[in-house]
Amino acid sequence: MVAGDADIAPIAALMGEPARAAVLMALIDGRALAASTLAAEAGVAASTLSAHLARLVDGGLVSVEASGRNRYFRITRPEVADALEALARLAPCRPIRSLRQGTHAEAIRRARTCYDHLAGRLGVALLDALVAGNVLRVEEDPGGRPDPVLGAGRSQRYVLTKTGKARLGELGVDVETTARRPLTRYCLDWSEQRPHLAGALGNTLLSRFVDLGWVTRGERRVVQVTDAGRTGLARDLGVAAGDWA
Amino acid sequence: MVAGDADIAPIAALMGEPARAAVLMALIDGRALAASTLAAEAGVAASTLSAHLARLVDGGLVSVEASGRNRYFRITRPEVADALEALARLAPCRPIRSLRQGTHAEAIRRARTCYDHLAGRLGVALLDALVAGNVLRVEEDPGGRPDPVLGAGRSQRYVLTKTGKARLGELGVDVETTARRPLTRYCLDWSEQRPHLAGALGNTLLSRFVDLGWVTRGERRVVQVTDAGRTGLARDLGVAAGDWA
DNA sequence: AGGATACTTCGCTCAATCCCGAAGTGTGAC
DNA sequence: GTCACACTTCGGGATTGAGCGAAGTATCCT
Repeated sequence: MVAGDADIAPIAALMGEPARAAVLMALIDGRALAASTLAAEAGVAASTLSAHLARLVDGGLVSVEASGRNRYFRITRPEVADALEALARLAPCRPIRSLRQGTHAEAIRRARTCYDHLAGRLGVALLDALVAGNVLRVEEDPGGRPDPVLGAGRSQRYVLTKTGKARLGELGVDVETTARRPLTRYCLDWSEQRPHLAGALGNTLLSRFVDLGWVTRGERRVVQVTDAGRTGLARDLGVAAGDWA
Repeated sequence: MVAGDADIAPIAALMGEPARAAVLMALIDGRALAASTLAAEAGVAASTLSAHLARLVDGGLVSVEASGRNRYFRITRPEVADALEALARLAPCRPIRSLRQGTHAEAIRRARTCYDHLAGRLGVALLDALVAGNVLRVEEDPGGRPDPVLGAGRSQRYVLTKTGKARLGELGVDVETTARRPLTRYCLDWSEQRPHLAGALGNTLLSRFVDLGWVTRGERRVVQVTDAGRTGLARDLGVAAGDWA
């Protein structure tokens, strides 16, 4: 390899180990997670993961923040998430080894949670419906630099419209509650390769849907849409019929 | 890790071995290179590289084309180059071990090819000049989802203007020739961290510059700007003076 | 045909590192 | 103070795979 060329091997090697890859993918949405959570996610012993995390930190991909007896790890900068996304776009989805995994793989593509909001075909259809129904307006962000936290708020912005605020109010969604997080943000859906709604509003909507009994959260991030949800989503939010329920 | 998540580990592992990374970086400009060339590039025995290449092909990152007793390898699709660039943006540049490497490192930052178009300070200056000279117009792309091809065509678009078409025509660049690829596309420059022009137009311009004797392609992706190129680029395209020649 | 070249396959060695459990360190809870 | 908990460090076992050269196959040249 040519000197002066960027040396991608060490970085790629960090991402190329299953446990570390699992950690990074778990952190890709910008959350800070504790070591023990990550160990469970990666399916390895705490001691093993500790070594992996040390290497990720050493490699500059992940940073630590100590809080009491916990240590919270997060991805250091958006370029890391970019690279992970670029790899994910390249990666085949993991092979299906059992019928159960097969139905799970299908289910998770249909509707799942991503961090604290909806994703999969349902998540994408929801965002489409909110835009089509003038609840959200798409704006280009002239500042255009990749945004640090929460996945992929790139140079596009979704803004809640006045009518949108009213419509959501009718649905019992109080838009004012949240202050610290950006209200709207999008997140590139790995299975659909299209954006879905993230941010505080994505979170609030998911909670509200659960409260309304429109969706129920299953195992491993899978989400089921109920009959009430099917009709409610179509009637109140105009979510187009599709293979998301 | 949850089944159904994209499994980036195997792909990243393919890129995470120094010899394979060297091969991929050598192929990142889209050329097809023979196995022996790549072995020299990577600095390993032919037999070793053969195994590496087999794995890259098996992993879908690289494709082979047999031609006589040679086998030519190339990167299968632009998404692979995308991922490599995303990793390169993350990677520290490798330490410089010799004067020769030092000058090369400088040269490659100054002007190089990336895939099939110009990059480095020259590539960035060129795109700036095309925009400043109203050859290309920047548009925000409302369709806004990240675009698969050639680097990072995010939600920004470069559109060829009418005057630009005329200007390029005077330069002997036939803009109509290309149909299958998007005409303009940008690619984030890993050394400059700013976009340079990719896409069919980027390719056509590079070819034309070579035909005009404005630039010559050196070894290892380095590009030299000739005296004619210096004056021509400034006069005909308004490329601002800078440390790119 | 005979030899050179390009590449792959095979057999082997050796180093890296992945993994775990046990023990150690520091913090929070009672 | 004492226990529980979160995490790291250490020691040792097992696996992986990167490396080379030699031999094998296919192609090109003369």
